Amino acid sequence: MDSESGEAFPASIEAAWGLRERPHKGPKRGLTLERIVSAAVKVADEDGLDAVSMSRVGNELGSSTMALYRYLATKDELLTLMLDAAVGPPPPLPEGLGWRRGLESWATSMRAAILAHPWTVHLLMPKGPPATPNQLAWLDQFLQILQDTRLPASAKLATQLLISGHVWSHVSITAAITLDTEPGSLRRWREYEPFLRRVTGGGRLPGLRAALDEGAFGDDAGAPDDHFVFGLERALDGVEAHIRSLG
Amino acid sequence: MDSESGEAFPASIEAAWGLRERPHKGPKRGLTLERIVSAAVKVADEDGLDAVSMSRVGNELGSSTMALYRYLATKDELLTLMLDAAVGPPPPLPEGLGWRRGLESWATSMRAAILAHPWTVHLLMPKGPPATPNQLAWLDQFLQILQDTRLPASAKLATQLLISGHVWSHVSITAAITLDTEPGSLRRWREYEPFLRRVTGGGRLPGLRAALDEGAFGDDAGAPDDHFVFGLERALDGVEAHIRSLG
DNA sequence: GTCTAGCGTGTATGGTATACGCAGTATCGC
DNA sequence: GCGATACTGCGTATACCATACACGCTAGAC
Repeated sequence: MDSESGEAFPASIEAAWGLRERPHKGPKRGLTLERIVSAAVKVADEDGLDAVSMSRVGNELGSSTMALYRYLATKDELLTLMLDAAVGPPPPLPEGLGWRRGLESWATSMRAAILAHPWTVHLLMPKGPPATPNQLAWLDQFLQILQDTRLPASAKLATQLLISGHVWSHVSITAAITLDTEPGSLRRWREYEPFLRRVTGGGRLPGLRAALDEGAFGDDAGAPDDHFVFGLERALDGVEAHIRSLG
Repeated sequence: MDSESGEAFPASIEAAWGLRERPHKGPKRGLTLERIVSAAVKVADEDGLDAVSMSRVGNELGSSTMALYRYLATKDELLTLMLDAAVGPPPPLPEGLGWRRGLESWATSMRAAILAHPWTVHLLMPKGPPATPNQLAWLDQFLQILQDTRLPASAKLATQLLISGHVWSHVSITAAITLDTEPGSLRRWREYEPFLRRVTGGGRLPGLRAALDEGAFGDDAGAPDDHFVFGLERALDGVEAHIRSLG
């Protein structure tokens, strides 16, 4: 009665919320969504995201490939739930931090949660509205942190967009540098600076060349974490000024 | 002599810079990297990124699948060059804008360039350091815009991280809403608000619930562009305050 | 004129997601 | 108790995919 024809959100996501009533007939189910997802996470942790195939996950569970499709409609659903499980819920916030330190903590925790399973970086591109329990829990915590400010809700969401975008930027680059286990990837970063010198020769790309000459790409350039903190603080400065302007 | 054993960067990228000396022997080449890439872009524009297969691109050019491998070592290289070609170079900046309006313009142009080919969103995850001509041209323009400020080069780079992360956030969500042509995706957004009401029932996720009750997810919520502008302005406010503090 | 590097192509390999049908099982309505 | 039935896990089959490799040919180098 409630929904017209089909479900708007996949059954596997409803199941992740525990909203699915038990089916009553037929044989007992031999697997659990949770077991499937954590097996897939284990595979990704051990052998990378590319190693996660339906048959590999099935084997890992002592089941067949096709058994998984009794729990998931597509592989995409599995990936969505893997991201949700790997990132996990946000750690509880210390009390009385104030919104600014709260958001700092939120962003730092999110960065850490993602980098704890570097393959999650490749799943951050949203395929639809955020709908899984942990993803929404992170969003919820962000909004709670801003609750006592005078920011309207849409500004809170826009702020979340800004901060999470920055986190994404940072983890993407970090993952590209450190996660990449392909041969030659380290060499690529080592030879990056000379490469840039080459392509900025003859007056091309003067802005980039100036940064190079200032040593911004050298070995003694700041750690990527410094870039993360810098951007985060500037963003929060801007938000703070705006909040103040609201009285 | 210059490089020890192999090239750190793929030959196709060197070719994109026009740095490749012509090979002299053998039959004339029937194709061009440029022709291959633009054929692939055409396929992606018409039928989506999933339709871009080596055989499809080969067919599109009247060639065989394997001919492409004389120009590209892997499909990944093709995707990298597709992104570079689709985004294109940054539009020339109006003179005398000042850094703040310059960065606003930069971010807005970048957003527009990405959304002009929505499939590029799925290629924004960096696979290594940015090395293609147009990507570096965007970075260069960003750095040029900040050239007259007292910001040290590493802060300029960190600022670029912040702004481009925000652009990514925004285009990702925009693409997830509008680009998604799968059946049921529109319904999914339509039913998103009721879905959130359901999972925030019983006191769960109170921050999110409050935002819901404030109408932040309703049909009359601000356009996503408003969120983009809000975040961008806050970020620039923070950068501006920091620049001022440098004297 | 011969040599050979580089070209385009056809075929083969090992992988992928997933549609479909089958045989068995456990609960429901009676 | 006893079908009927809905659901289970699984084996097979399909249609892709990227790409390794070997072949015959072409055209510049010597």
